[in-house]
Amino acid sequence: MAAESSPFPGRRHDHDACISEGLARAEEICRVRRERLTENRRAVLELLLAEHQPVGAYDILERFDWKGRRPAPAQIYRALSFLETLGIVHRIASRNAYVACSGPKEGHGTVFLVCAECGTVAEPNGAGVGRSVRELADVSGFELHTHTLEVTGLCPECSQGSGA
Amino acid sequence: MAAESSPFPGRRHDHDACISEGLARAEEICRVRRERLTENRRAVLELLLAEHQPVGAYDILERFDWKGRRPAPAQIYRALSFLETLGIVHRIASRNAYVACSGPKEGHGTVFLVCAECGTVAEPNGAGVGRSVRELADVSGFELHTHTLEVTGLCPECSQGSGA
DNA sequence: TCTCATGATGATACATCATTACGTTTGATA
DNA sequence: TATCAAACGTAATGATGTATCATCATGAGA
Repeated sequence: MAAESSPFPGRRHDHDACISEGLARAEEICRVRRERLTENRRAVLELLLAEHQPVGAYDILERFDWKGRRPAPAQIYRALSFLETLGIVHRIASRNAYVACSGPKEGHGTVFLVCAECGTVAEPNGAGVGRSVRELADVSGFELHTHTLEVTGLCPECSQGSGA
Repeated sequence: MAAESSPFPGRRHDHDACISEGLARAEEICRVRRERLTENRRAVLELLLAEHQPVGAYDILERFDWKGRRPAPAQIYRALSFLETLGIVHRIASRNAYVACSGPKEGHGTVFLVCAECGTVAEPNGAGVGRSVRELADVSGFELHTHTLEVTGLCPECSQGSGA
């Protein structure tokens, strides 16, 4: 099967590594850009890295047990938009939710495979799609800025369980 | 220039034709599916056809002057979701807004070119992109159901004005 | 024509998602 | 340490989307 090159994390991947790599990457980007990965921002990122699923802003809020306080929505949104500018968190528009991205890959931040069953999100290399989009824009006389592709279906794990 | 094959409507297209064709298409689909294009649904569709831009549900509400009444949000959303099932209205998730689609094309309902300047939305033939997406899903072991691609940039008219 | 099942409507309330405003705190640096 | 911009804390509000339920319209069949 094709799942060997699958961008999906799989049931028994090293999840702690996901988290610590994600944090390390965020720190590195902040260092380079002379930005601050404050406690808030770090906490939100950590929470998102602990999932491979899109999480709503208010879900983040609820799970947020930070020094016994619960921050206001604005706080979460501020952290989210900061992390988005860093390129390590993306908004999944079709779900009004946010994911921390899994790795610094090419064509990254533009294609999301969202499992309708378990909600897991993968960010495959979108280079091929990117080419098609550029061609399409070209033919249409459209000056391309950005694009986001959200694909719905079943991830390898879930499609095994149900149909195939 | 490439604008001849552009899916964008252009300034002086026959807009009345857009509207009447859209309505006729809706009626035909309803006839086939034994559904009813009620006054409400028709009115919402007509309002959307009168634009080539995504319109928010609450904007529709405000522009809605129907027998001197103003319907409740639910009414608009009901009409919208009905029209979505018909496949003649699509939600632009990145804008929380809705467009009536311009024509019954192949690969339709999956690719939207959204002009950041004037807001005009075009639905180009997404066959090429569709192929890339299928390939990508295949390689990823992902069982593809649906996909929506929202591309942001400048339409031919606006990119002439600004840069090119 | 009557009755019944189904689906659409009208209206109120509520749930969810996101931003604005403003005063205070914090951290970098001159 | 004086200063300034960025980030925070908090409250309020705006924007988007659903749930519920009584009522009304439509079409099928007795």
